[in-house]
This record gives sequence, C-alpha cells and structure tokens, in this order.
Amino acid sequence: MARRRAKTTARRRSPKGNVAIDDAVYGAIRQAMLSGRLRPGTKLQEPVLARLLKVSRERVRKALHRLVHERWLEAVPNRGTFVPAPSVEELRELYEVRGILEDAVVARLARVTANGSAQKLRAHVAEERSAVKSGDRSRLFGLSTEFHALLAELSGNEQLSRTLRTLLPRSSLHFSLFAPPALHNCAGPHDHGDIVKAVLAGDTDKARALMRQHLAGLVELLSAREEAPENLTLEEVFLPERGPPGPLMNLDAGGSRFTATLEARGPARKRRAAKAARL
Amino acid sequence: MARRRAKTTARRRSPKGNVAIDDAVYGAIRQAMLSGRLRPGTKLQEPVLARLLKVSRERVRKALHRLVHERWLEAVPNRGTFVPAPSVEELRELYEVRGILEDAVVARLARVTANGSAQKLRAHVAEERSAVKSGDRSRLFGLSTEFHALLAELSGNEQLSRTLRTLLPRSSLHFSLFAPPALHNCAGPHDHGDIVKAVLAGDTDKARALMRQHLAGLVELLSAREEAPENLTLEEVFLPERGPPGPLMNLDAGGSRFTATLEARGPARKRRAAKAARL
DNA sequence: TTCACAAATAATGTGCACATTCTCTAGACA
DNA sequence: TGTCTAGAGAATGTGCACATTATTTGTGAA
Repeated sequence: MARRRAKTTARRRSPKGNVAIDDAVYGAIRQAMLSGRLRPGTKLQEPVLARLLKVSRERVRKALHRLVHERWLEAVPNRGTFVPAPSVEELRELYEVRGILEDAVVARLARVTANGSAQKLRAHVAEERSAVKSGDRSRLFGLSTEFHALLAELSGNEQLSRTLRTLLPRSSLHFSLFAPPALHNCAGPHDHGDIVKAVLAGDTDKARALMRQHLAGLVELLSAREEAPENLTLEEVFLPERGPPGPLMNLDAGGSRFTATLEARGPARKRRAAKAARL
Repeated sequence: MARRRAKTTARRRSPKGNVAIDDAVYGAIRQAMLSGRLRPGTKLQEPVLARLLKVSRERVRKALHRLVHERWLEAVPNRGTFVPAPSVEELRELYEVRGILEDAVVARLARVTANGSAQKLRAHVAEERSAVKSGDRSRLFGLSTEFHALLAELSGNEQLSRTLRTLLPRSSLHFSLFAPPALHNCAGPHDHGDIVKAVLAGDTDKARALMRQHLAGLVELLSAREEAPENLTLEEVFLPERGPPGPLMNLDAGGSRFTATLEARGPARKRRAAKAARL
C-alpha cells in the first residue's frame, strides 16, 4: 500500500496544476482541428493520444468529453470519438443561424464601437493578410474562424459571443476539405477587410450586407467539393516535426485566444496511408 | 479477487441499460430545475444525489458534468456544482440573443408552416391554459419554457432549434424566483396563444412584433424582484412525496420532450430551513 | 477465391480506493 | 464577546484495475 501511495503521489504533477494540464490537452486537440490537420472522419483514440501527449488516459478522456460537448467532436458509444463530418444540409442550416447572429453582431458593432475595437480589428485583418502572403494555410484557417469570434466578442454582448462561438467549430470544419488551392482569390479573407471598414465607418446597412454576402460566399464553397486529401495519422498530427523523442508539451493553455501557438510549421512529411475510420 | 469480480458483475445493471440510467439521472435533475423546485444557489452534492436516486456516485458525476456543459448548472472546482444565479445584466443579454433567434423562428414559421405544426401548437397552448386553471405552477414553468423550444423545433432548422435550446435553461431559471403570484395575469402564457394565432395566420410582421413584446415583457419581470422563497433540501426535491423508503425511480429517460412526467404534485410539505450554499 | 464464423486483440466504459481540498466546529487568546 | 487558528469531518478529484464492447485476424468449408 505504501508503495502505491508513493507512486501516485509522485505521478500527480502538482496540486493546482491539473487544470493546466487539462487545458493543454484540450488546446492541443482544438489546435489540430483549427489548423486543418485533423480531417473529418478521423478517430481520436484515447490510448494513442495519451501516449503522444504524455498524459494519462483519463486526462484525454476528459478533454475529449469536453470537446464533444462543445461540438468540436462527435462521440459514438462504445466506438470512440471522431472528427465530425457534417452533411452539406447541416452546414447550410448552420450558416443560416450564423447569418442571423452575425447580422446582429455587425449591426451592434456598427452602431457603437468600443474604444480599442478598431485597433484589434485592423490588427487581425493585417495578420490574415500576412498569412495569405506567406501561404500558411493552417494559420489562415484558424484566423478566418477567429475573425468571426472576434467580431462577436467586440459586440459587447457576452452571451451573443458565447452562442456564436458554439457554432464556429462545426461550420468551419469543412474548410480543411473544400478550400480551393488559391487562397488569396477565395471569398474568405478578402471580405473581412471590407466588413471591418464598413463597421468602423458606422455604415450599418453596408456592414450587414457585406456580412451576408460573405457568409453566402462561404456556403457557395460547399457545392464545389474537391478531392479530399489523404488523412494523417495521429502521430503526424500531434508529434512535433522531427523533435526529440519525448519533449514535454509546451502548448498554451488554450484560452479564449487560440491563435498564439499557431507558429509557421512546414508541411507534414512522409505521408502515410491512414486508415481513416469510416463513420 | 474472485469476490470482487462477482461483486462488480452483480452491481452492474445491464450491458446496454447504462445509458438509460444516465439519462434518468440527468432527466431527474433537469426536471427538478424546470419545475422550479431547485432554486438558484442550491448546491448539488454528489453523495446525497447518489443516495437519493439510488445510483453510483459516478453516474451522478457524469450527469452533473453534462448539465454543466449544457449550462443548466455551474461548477466551481473543488467546491461543487450549483444551480446558477445569473445576474440581471446577464439575463438581459440572454434575452437579447433570444430575441434575435426567436424573431427568425417566428418569421420562418409564419412563412411556411409544416403540416401538423398547427395541431401541436394549439395543443400546447391548451395544455398551458389547463395548467394555469389548475394553478400548477411547476407544470406551467416547464410548459412555458418548452413553448419556445417547440416553436424553434417546428421552424424546420434543426441547428436553429439546437442553438436556441442552449439559451433556454439559463434564461428561464429566474422564473422560479421572480414570477408573480397571480399566474394568469402575468405576461407569459397569455401571449403564447396570440403568437400562435399570428403564426398560423401567416402574419409574419404581427408574429414578430408579438414575440418581441412577449420577450420584452419577460425582461420587465426582472426589475420586479420579489422576496425569494425558502430553499428546499435535496431530500424534499428528489424524494417522492411520502413514498415508500426506496422505490426505483421511474422517471422518463429525459429525451427531447421533457414535459411528460411533470405530473401534478402537491406543494412540498414540511418546509425546512435549507442551508442554501452561498456561491 | 470467397464467405462465414470464431478466437484474439485492442479499444472504450466504469466501479472503487485513495488523494486532495474545502467546510465547519471547537477552543484559545486578545 | 469576538476573532483567529487548528483539527476533524465530509465533499470533490483522479489513477487504476477490470468489465464490456468493437474490431481485426485467423481458420475452415463451400
């Protein structure tokens, strides 16, 4: 008994730091999704993730449950947890709801802009432009999604922001599948600048119209489904590129800002035939 | 080892029936909240609930986590799980978001009404009237909330319905605290009939206006805070009235329809001074 | 070769024991 | 009498062992 006691006490990292570990695991998986590395249909196996992230399986379980509740992932009883593959019809419905909410967001925002909002919005658009220039698709995926979260956050209604945020993961997912190769020509990032301009000019009608067009443009992409690239294995997704065998994870805690650690990282090498769970 | 093995096998109810137990626990707590018996600030202790509902503590834990994720409850790390007590400001924001969404709901519904919708809506309104007549406050609480869920469900956009549903628990909570004694004079149930009438008549503008007024009326109630009645103990909330010492719970599985088992039950007797966790 | 079926393997799900943290009470001291 | 502190008790949090379920592999006959 004494032996076991010592073991468990040693294993436990720190009295208060457990939530940090939980957030790190949660953040790592969410990052992988936002970056587009985790493709729809991929199965997230608890033992594999526990090994790769160097945490106990219970930690992984907890993070997966949380992500399922937030609709980032889907759970099938006794089968496992999967990256969702929403149908086109479901995506259309999601974008309709987003339109309803985001219309209200830009309307509020064009009416009264809190101080500091302008700067944040311009900075974000600039960051998107830089991501387009450098051709960093993963980074742009995250930024494009976060743009809408940022708008909602600045609208001043926290509940509105929360509600919209629940819709973003699922509706953004398909971008890793559908996005055309030429990013700078696509409807997405270019529109964001115009929306910001209209909002900051206080032109409510124009801002609303632009947002409506923007979302409609995203829905358009749904029809033009492309060849889906091969899935990656969990190792390729979660192991740092050519890193040392077992580095302690140094991911951010995954707070409300989730673009921090999206550093530029080269394209994954040695593509392997992943099994790609069916679902 | 053999002893333990036999024990666990016997304890486990059935191979497939575990989800049913989970849903029953989840439904029981949600029922108690919808009926208004669980008041804001009440602490839900895992061992107590496990004893009262005759399930293992893990089952209670799981249900509580689920309810926290769905914003029915609030969790404080290392402290416990509580019935939330949202601020008036937060409630205002919630009702603003509800207004945005429910405006779209009635607009959609007035434009195209699926067959069968009219019957369901009329039946629901009739049920509310009967609850008012019989003075059953608990039943009316649940029905009033579910009216809005029903409207959204009939709107045809499942994502819209889902999204609105996440806002209902938290925004409806205060009714158990604020509702005036004379229910039939209150703004709530009377309006529902008018909204249904306008929707079924296809009068989009009127339906939207009525919904807007209805929600505004609910917000009005926030200002008129009343004396909060005493809290009930968990025993008084979850133990059936004067029932046998340990009856197996026969609650419904807590599916999408949550008004089924809201049977008429007399007011709780032997009110006792509950500690009412602070939070 | 192909299909069906059974064993093996590996995943997910869950009860339990224990660690940790918080709460509440009793008592000392100002 | 009031406040602070230490300790007992009870609640929440978590690692682990094991049960259950799903998937894959292997073997046989048609």
